[in-house]
Amino acid sequence: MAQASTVERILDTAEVLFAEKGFAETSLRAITSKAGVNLAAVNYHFGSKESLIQAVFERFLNPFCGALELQMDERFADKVTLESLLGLVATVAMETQRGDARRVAIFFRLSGLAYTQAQGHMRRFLRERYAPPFRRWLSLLAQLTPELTQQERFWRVHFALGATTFALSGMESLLAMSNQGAQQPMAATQVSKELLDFVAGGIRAPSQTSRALPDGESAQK
Amino acid sequence: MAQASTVERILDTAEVLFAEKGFAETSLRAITSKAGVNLAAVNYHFGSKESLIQAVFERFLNPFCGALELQMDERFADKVTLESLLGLVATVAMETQRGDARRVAIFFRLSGLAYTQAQGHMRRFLRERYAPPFRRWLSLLAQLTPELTQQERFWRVHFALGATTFALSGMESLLAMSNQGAQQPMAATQVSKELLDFVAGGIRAPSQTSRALPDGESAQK
DNA sequence: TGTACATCAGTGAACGCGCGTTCACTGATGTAC
DNA sequence: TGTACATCAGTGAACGCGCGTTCACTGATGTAC
Repeated sequence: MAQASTVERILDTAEVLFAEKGFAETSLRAITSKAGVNLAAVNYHFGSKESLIQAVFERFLNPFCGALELQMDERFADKVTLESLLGLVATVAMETQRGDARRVAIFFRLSGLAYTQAQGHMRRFLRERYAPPFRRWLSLLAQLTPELTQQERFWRVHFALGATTFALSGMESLLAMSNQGAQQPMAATQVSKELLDFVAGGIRAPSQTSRALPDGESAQK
Repeated sequence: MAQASTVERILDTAEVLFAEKGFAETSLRAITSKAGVNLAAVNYHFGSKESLIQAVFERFLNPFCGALELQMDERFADKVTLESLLGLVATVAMETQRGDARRVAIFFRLSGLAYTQAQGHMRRFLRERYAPPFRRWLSLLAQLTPELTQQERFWRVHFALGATTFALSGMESLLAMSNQGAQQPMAATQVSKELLDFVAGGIRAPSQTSRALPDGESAQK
C-alpha cells in the first residue's frame, strides 16, 4: 500500500479530532469515516475507545518523554537557566513533532485535555507511565528557584501549564482574533516566545505573601 | 414550598455538574435525578439543553458583569494599579458568588469551559452579550501597560486567563496534591493570592522579543 | 356562593437517534506435509 | 507442485443502551359571570 496503515490512519485522525473537540464529543464513527476505514477497525485494533485514547497519548508522549530525559541528561551537568529549562519543553515538543507547529499545538491541546477531561482511569494511566521525567524536570526547576516555597513552586508550575495549554488550545481562533486588523500577522513561533516571556515572568514574580522565610533569606522586592 | 423552586434547583445542580464534567458529559438525566425533579422539567422550563447551558451562564455572568462595570466606574477616576485591576476580577467574582470559594471555583471553571468546549453557537451568544465590560477592562489594562504592544498584551491576557481557569479547574484535585504531606494545608484564598502574584509577574515580564519600539521608549531589562 | 373555564407547573411514558461494541464472515497470505 | 489448514486484517450488519426531546395528561390555582 502506498498510503499509511489502518492503525496509523486511525491514530492520525483521532489525534486531530480529539484535539479539536475533546474525547466525549468525538465519535468513533467520525474518526473512522474521516480516516476512510471501517467502523469496526477501531475495536479490532485497539479494543475500545478508551484504549484508542491511551494509544494516542502513548504515541506522542513516548518520544517526547524520551527526548526530554535525553536533553536533561546532557544539560544536567552544565548550568541551566530558568529560560532554558522552560524553553526545553517547547524545544523538545517541536523536535518530536517533526518541527510541525500545528502538531505541537495538538500536542499541548491534548495535554490540557488530559488534565481537564480525563477521568480517574486515564489520569492513573498517565501518572503511572510518565511521572518520572516530569518529576525530574520539577527538581531541576526547584534548584533554579530556591526562593520559592514548595507550595508556591507547585502552584506556579500549574499556572504556567494552564497558560500554555489554554493558550495553545485556542491557538487558531486566537491567532485569527489577534491578527484581525494587524498589518503584520503573528506566527505561532512568535506566540511561543511571548509565552516563554510570560511564564518566566510569572515564575520569577516576587511573592507578596507574608510568610516565615524558610532559609533565613530575605524576600526580594 | 420551603425548598428552592424547580428552576433554581435545576440551575444549581446543572452548574455544579457542568463544572465537574463538562457539557457533553453531563446528561439531563444526571441533572434532573440529582436535583430531584422530573426529566421533562428541563425542556418545560428551558426548552432545550443548549438553552439550559445559556441560562446557567446568564445567571452568573449578569451579576458579575454588572458588578464589574460598577467597580470600574468607581475606580476609573482614581489611579489604578496593575495588581488592583487584576485583583478586581477575583474580588468581584468572590463578591457576586456570596463569598463562597467553591462557587468562585465553579465560576472560573465554567468560564474556562466556555472557551474550550463551547461550540460556535455558544461563543457567539457570550460575545454578543458580555463583550462590553471586558473590552473596557482591557482598555484599562492597556493604560497600565503602555510598554506592551497590542499583540503582546492580547496574548498575555489570554495566558493569564489560561493560568486562572486551568488552575481553578482542577482546584480540588490540585489542592489535594499540593497538601499531601504538607504540615500546613493551603486554603483556596491563599491560592488566589499566589495566582495574582504569578499573573502580575507574567504581565510585567520584560519582552525578550526584539522589535521596533513604538513609543521611542527603551525596553526595561 | 357556585359553576365553568383558563392557566400553568409538573409528570410518566414513549419516541427516534447516534453511540460503542459485537459477531459471523471474507479474502489474502503463510505454513506444513 | 499441490492440498489442507492456520493466521490475520478487515468488513457489514446488527446489538443494546443512554441520550435529548416530545406529548398527552394531571392537578392545583386563579378568574369570569
